[in-house]
Amino acid sequence: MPKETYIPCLLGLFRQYGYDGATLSKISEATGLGKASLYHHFPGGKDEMVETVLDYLEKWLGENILPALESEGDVVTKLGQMCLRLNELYQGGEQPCVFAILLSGSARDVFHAKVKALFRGWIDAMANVLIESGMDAQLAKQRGEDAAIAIQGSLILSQALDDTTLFQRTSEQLPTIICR
Amino acid sequence: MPKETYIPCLLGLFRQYGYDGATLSKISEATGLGKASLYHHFPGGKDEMVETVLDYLEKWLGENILPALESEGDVVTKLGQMCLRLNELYQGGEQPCVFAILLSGSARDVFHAKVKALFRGWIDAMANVLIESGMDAQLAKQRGEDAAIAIQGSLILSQALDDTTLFQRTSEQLPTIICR
DNA sequence: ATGACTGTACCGAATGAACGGTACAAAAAA
DNA sequence: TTTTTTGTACCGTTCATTCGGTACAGTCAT
Repeated sequence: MPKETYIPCLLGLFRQYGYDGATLSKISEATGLGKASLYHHFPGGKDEMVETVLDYLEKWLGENILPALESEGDVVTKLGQMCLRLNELYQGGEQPCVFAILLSGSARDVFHAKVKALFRGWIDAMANVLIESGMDAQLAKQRGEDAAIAIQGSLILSQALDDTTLFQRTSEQLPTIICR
Repeated sequence: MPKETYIPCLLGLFRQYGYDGATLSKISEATGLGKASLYHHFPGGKDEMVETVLDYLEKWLGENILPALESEGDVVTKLGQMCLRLNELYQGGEQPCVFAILLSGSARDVFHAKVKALFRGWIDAMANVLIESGMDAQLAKQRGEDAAIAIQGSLILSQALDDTTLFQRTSEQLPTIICR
């Protein structure tokens, strides 16, 4: 089996336990692979596993989020398409954001640059939609940031309060937040 | 020295490294106390340290955030007072929220209930301000949640993008978000 | 006032378990 | 046969935790 097979499993583990909490024992158990097999597929160890997951997500964002924002239609339609994809990514708000998770613990120093770039890419894409619709560039950038803030915040609170409707509602209100 | 002395230090460590990343070696080094001494003050180990920090923060919220929301003045003034306090708590957006940090890793199962209660208390307090100003109760609850979402999200993105102005700006826009 | 006792604060060294990671040979697939 | 994959047994390190014990300030009874 190619190592790509295990990406969803790894993603789930890093989301649930974080970098420090996702031990090789847990990874071995969850993937069904022995340690030797894990190191065969990922010679770089845990870091390479995270790297692989991040690369996969970068690709996924490029194939799902960005096209949604470039689809035909008005701003509200585009944002709606994006939220449909985000809803898959975060499983309706049940799963936390692995990028946010990787911002703390031993992972921070290693992956911060990549996480930062991914966030910037997403925000810029949202800002571009607003600019194309005639919004001032500086304001569009802020509104893109506000959208990301709303999504990330709603994920935190969905986790904290065990209530995915917070993520759902924020998704629906995103046009209101952005175009106010 | 009483164990309360070490709370700020412990808070800093758990914020920076998370529960799993904040090892006893790090805690020992940061507090200047030997591991054995740590167990003298906190017989329950790391869990008791986190518990102590959470208890301290619960008290701090009760003495700072809630009074700010009950101060005299209109809604905007009250929210402004609260944001002043939050600015201290999060050091202008430089520090992440320890409650959010504790939502992942091995800590989750142990502290989730307490974190949930703390978030609910904060949100309810904000909602009450809105209700007193005449807002419909159900809408007020949602707007309280939206405020918490905005604060938490802005902290995440301040961390991710190395830009505390996101937290600052969100703080200033909080009345706009809540009373829109 | 003095010596015996007590409680609090602290620490160095050690514990077993678990950590991330490796060596190597058997086995399975090509 | 050759290459890829895997299980087993291990490595040194670090983990949370505990043990045995010191230092010292207070509190006694004498």
